[in-house]
Amino acid sequence: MVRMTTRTSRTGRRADALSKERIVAAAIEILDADGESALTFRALAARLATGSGAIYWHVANKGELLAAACDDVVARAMAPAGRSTRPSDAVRNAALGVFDAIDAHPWVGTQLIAEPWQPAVVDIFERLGAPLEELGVPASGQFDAASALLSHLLGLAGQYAAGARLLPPDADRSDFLRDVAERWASLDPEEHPFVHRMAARLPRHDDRAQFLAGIDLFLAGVAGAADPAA
Amino acid sequence: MVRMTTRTSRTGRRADALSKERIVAAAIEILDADGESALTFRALAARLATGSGAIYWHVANKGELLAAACDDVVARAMAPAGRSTRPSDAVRNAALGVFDAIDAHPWVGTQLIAEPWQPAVVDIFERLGAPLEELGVPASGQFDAASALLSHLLGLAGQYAAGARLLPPDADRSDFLRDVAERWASLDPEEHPFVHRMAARLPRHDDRAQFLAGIDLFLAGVAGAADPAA
DNA sequence: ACATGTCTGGAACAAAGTTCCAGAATGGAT
DNA sequence: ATCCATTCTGGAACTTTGTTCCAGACATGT
Repeated sequence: MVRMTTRTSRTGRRADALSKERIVAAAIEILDADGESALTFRALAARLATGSGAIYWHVANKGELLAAACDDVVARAMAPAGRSTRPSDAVRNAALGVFDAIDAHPWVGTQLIAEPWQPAVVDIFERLGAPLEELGVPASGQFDAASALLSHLLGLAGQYAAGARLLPPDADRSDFLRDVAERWASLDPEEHPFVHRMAARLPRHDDRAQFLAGIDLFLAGVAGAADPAA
Repeated sequence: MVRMTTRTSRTGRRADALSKERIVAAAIEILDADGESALTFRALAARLATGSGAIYWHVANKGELLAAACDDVVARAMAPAGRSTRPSDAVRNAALGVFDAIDAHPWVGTQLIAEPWQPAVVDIFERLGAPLEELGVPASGQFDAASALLSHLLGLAGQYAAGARLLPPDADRSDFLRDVAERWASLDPEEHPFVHRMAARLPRHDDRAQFLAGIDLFLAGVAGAADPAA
């Protein structure tokens, strides 16, 4: 009787045996410590004290590895969400949960937008969309509203990841903001009046608060569409 | 007297001379015809009948090349926007202009989110934010509102680009949507009630209309914040 | 013991970005 | 007209990375 399954996690194997879980965990450590560009199969093999071929026995390719790492982080971020709150808070909590996860692991942002059909994104979509019913959004508008929320979230995720890619290790974020503000301020006020004006506000802005403000704008719009007479 | 500048575009040079413009134009052709993965310096050199070294004399690296190509497309997309319309229509027009550009050139989406500090994004930010003043959004909220609009746009851009990366050449988009709908429908209705419900709506949805609906949700929220008493 | 299927480690390959450099092309100075 | 410095070109070569291949170690059932 031949066991054809690949994933047999049999009982007695040496303790330091490779497994998809251990590989994903090591990948997350590398990504968090040294950024996206540091995750190579060679670095991973070195950290696991093995060869790249051994890794490929457990993981099909780099995309699958990244997706698994991303799922892992997102699943953890989604877990602690009480169902007891108001629906608008449910949306806020879900969004902030993902925001905080991306803040802690910027590479998740890259992965989320790189492959929007992966399970993690579907989960996020669910969490953002489910409360809309209770908010009184008509069925016909729920898809549009949830998609807009998701796009907002993914867009921010992408920008965050891009920022992390630019700033080598961690670096002082306020220095970076000051640089951008200077560049904005030096733009021609005739051609870019708005950006020129916003330059003054950039240095003391709070990413998280700004993100939440965006969510609230959405929710305000949704509420208006839900009961235009109220 | 030595001319130190690099960019002297002198008058008499042979007609088929390389230039950043010609290189960018060729890059756009390749990107549009065969997708992001087809743009390599070797392919570019082959199309321009030269070597990769010659290209590097005009362009610092691949990032700069992509940014230039992206700027080119975005600049064209922004051009035809009358200032005569209502401010809310100005926002819609700017957003739809970028949407249509991304629809025609999905690789622009990748580039926009990959480097959100590039000029093209600043331009978009300007066009999205400038009308907010006329909409009566208080100065303190304009930054938040414009950022939210930008994130929404970039998020959608990323998803569009991801879709184009997945579907090899052009392929029938409705086939793809049907596949995704099936996968959504096969999810556990207990765990993913919302996504499960949305599966039915997915096949006959319109990307552009959905994007515009998102913008309108935002504008509705912005209007509410602008004059909560009206 | 032996055979079979599972798993490992590292060599080897292919593709892509980038660097290097020898030399052609060009325009000004003598 | 000749020479020279500079600009520009073409392609070879280097480096890194994802991926494939494969020889063999390990464990298990007969």
